[in-house]
Amino acid sequence: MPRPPTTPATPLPPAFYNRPADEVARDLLGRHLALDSPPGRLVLRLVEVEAYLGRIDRASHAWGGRRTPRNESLYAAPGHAYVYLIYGLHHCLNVVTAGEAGGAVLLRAGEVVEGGDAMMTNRGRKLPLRPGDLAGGPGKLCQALGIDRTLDGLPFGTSPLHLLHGEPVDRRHLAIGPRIGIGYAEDAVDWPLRFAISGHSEMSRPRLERQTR
DNA sequence: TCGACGATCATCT
DNA sequence: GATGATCGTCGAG
Repeated sequence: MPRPPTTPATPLPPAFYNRPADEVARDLLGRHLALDSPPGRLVLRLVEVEAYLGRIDRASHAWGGRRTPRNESLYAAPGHAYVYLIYGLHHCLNVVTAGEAGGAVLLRAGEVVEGGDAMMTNRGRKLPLRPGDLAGGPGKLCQALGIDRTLDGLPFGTSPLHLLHGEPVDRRHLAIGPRIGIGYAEDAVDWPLRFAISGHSEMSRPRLERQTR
């Protein structure tokens, strides 16, 4: 049977998630994150992500094999969502991957593809928005899409959540650096597991630029 | 049962 | 660039 044509709106196949977190993270840039919500489909193009390597990674919620009711979804099959609350205020959305147990990719920032008005309403902001105000940060991204713990543990593709092919990023535009807000993570502090589209205006701070090599 | 802390954000200077 | 907000979660006792 012929394969369906691959368009930006084609779902990513299960095998996409069945790889180590750093590999999936890099490959997620430029892909489309979609949520089917009452006002319609909301779509963001991912411009910044971070990989968390599970039990071997001090910055990961699964470090040392930690397993609690809160992070149970980290141990779900690759391709499931892990949503948690940070600082008692903000939600963060992760995609579970393969590799070390508890490996996942944090979705940090995206640019609007579809549903910008609804996202602005979700964010409670009025025009004009400055670059990065709508979904330039993991908490903002979740607020724009209306994501909370009710989506924790759901599989991408067969729930309201979808990851689509989008427009993969040329390696020349790939920026790599250390992750944000994990100063406590000792040996893992400097691991280059933050990936972004070089110079993109929706990137969260501090900005990350392409390595010159 | 309680204390400490955090994969952040908005606001102010 | 600095700081306060704000509360779920976890580990210690």
